[in-house]
Amino acid sequence: MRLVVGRCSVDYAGRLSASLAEAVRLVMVKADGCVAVHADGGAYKPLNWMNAPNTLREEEGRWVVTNPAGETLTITFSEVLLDAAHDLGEDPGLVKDGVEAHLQELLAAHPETFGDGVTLVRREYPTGIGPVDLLCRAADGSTIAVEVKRRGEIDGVEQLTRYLERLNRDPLLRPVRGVFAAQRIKPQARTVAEDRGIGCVEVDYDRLRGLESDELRLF
Amino acid sequence: MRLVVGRCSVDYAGRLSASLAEAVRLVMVKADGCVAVHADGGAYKPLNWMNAPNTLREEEGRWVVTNPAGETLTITFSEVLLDAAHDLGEDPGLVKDGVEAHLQELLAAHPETFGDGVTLVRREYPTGIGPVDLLCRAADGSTIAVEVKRRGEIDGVEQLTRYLERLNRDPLLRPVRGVFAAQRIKPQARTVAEDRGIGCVEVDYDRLRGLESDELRLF
DNA sequence: GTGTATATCTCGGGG
DNA sequence: CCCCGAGGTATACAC
Repeated sequence: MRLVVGRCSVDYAGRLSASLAEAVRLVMVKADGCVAVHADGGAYKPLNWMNAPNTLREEEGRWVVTNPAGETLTITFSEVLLDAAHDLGEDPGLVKDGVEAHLQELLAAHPETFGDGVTLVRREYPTGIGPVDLLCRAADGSTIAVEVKRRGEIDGVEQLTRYLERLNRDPLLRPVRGVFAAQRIKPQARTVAEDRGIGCVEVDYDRLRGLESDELRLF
Repeated sequence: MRLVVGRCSVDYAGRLSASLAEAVRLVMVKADGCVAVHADGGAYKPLNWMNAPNTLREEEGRWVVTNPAGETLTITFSEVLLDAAHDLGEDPGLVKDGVEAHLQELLAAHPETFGDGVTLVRREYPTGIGPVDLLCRAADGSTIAVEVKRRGEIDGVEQLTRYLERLNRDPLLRPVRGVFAAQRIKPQARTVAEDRGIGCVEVDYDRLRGLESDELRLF
């Protein structure tokens, strides 16, 4: 990784045009060739950037970065305050816990969350326009389609609505009810869901995970 | 801006849990207090980060970053290879051209894109659940609601569908047809749109901009 | 503050 | 390779 701090102006021409007037900024060049221009604020997002793969041509006080799509980033330096290079090596990578996939996994293991006698048919059940997260069977033989989200917003309800419309065309599944499951469901999403007869379930992630580890302890 | 390159392990606890095993990384601390941990690859997104506002407590070989929501980022250093601070000052900021707002502007100036005799009623026409990008009048007196996107995906069709449902309740506007306009429309979005009787128009941004400058040249 | 829409979104998975 | 969906999305803007 190469770090350059300097006074520069920047121009990007590609999916859009964007330009930066002269100021002092950090230019970061990573080992994979990607380039990012950072100001001293504005969260982690750079002002301007070019993703790998691309080629960096370094002229006198001027860098021209080009990628295979023909986009270009031009950085013109009038002053360089720091120019340091370090070999960081491979990164072992991030380990995450608590994302939607894990929530789906826990709910698949505990379909009774959606009602007494509810059993799992399968996860990622294909509908023709994308897979529905969980397909379950209710005690009365009817089908339940579950959309799982970490945060329940209106998009998730729309997604489930599209799946339900498709699934209800299948005589072997019909009637299919919808359940929208999330750690937290926004009021607007709940209103739209209930308007459409879709059930809403707020899931306690930590409690579910607790159940899981309790069960593991039995073995 | 402070730049630290060093061997470190990192833990984040907040909306999820995420951890990084020990490796050499760049830690960037911006003037606004935000912290980002970068590996030597992977575009501009850091492996781990904390957005401003937050407080950084620096102990012996260990940084603890806390934000008002109670999330914490802990960085434990075993070795420091670089520790440099620079005052970058205020940034004049990015000037952009070619985003959705410009596309909307150009289409507002050229409603004939949507059919002969089509005229603009107004931009950002309020519907009660958000503004529709363009409201137009067709030659036959019927109304056209246009949703403009740079990239036409399914979310945009859903958005337009919600607007159309609202607009068609208004007897002064009814009947309202929908048109989905984008530089490029994804197949799935097109399928859903056409299912619902919504027209799809792919817009050539450069050609429209050309028309615009031709007209300016007449004056 | 919540809600809504945008983004050169980034990133990862599946066909 | 493109398409699609998720994200600790972040960010701006309206109500």
